[in-house]
Amino acid sequence: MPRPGRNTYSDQKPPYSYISLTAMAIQSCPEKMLPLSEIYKFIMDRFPYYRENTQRWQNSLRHNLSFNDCFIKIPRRPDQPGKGSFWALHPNCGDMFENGSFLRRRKRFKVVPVSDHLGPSKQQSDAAHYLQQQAKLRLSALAATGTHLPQMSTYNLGVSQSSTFKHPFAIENIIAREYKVPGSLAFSTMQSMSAGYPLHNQLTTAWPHMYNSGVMDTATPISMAGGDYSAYGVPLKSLCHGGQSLPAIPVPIKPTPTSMPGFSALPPHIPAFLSNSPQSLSPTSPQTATSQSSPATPSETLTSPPSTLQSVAVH
DNA sequence: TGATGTTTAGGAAGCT
DNA sequence: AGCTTCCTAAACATCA
Repeated sequence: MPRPGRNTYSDQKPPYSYISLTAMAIQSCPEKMLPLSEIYKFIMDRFPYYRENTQRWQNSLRHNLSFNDCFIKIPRRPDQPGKGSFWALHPNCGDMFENGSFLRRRKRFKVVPVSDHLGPSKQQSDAAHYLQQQAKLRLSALAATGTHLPQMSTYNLGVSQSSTFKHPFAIENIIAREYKVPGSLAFSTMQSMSAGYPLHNQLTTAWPHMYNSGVMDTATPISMAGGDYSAYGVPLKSLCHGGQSLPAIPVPIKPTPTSMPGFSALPPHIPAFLSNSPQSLSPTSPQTATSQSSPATPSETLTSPPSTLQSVAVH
């Protein structure tokens, strides 16, 4: 294992699992969801080690995406042509890593079949309602902040702002660098992300359907009634049923003082996590550890996931 | 046809 | 020893 430090992982294999690497990639983007190809790019950009033997590790990565319930597949909208789906982290998988460290998972994240818990219809409606609520909150915050859209991904839900410990391997320390999303979505995150606010126009560029379809019309309250799409322009059905049902119960392998079922120790914000150069990856870099102070954002007022939005960790 | 996604299987390593 | 996590390989299906 390489000694932590700058440029540590230039050509050596990073100490992160594929699950961690994938989670990093997904977390690094404002939308918190990436197509497979972008996940590939992210990893190859950050870790030169993975620029070789692509077939091998990419196969493993795809395996992890499909196999692990902590990743959810989000179909593209019909007006979003492209190959493959988007991949996101399960809303309740934030507590998956110990102390937010990507070095080791605290527990395996497993989704419980809905029938094991409550009635499927009840759970589905709760999940859909939950997503709708989050969408409304996003829009409310957007309207309140003008050009900024708060980064209120569900990963942050329920995370105590008082959780100040930032593990050296936590996401914000690992990915603390400027990350230029391949394509049009290059952004300066020291400004937008450090405060938890991806720029609005950046999102409109990347996700025009969210704003142009009326679903994410910033001027009007979101109306999901009769619509099948969530705030991400994602069919709610795809999130609430099928092989990737949202309801799941995160259960820590070991009870931890800071972990509550369904609530994560994942850093509440991923502030300056896009501020470094790709080659300066340093798991122990303290550079972002002190940049966590951000003003109270609407994200802090987010409601907790409904009790039925639960996940389970298989011990 | 290649990329993407799913599933199964086996083995290494670490932990209890 | 048993369990869990992780890695790797491979076969197969689906889709743009």
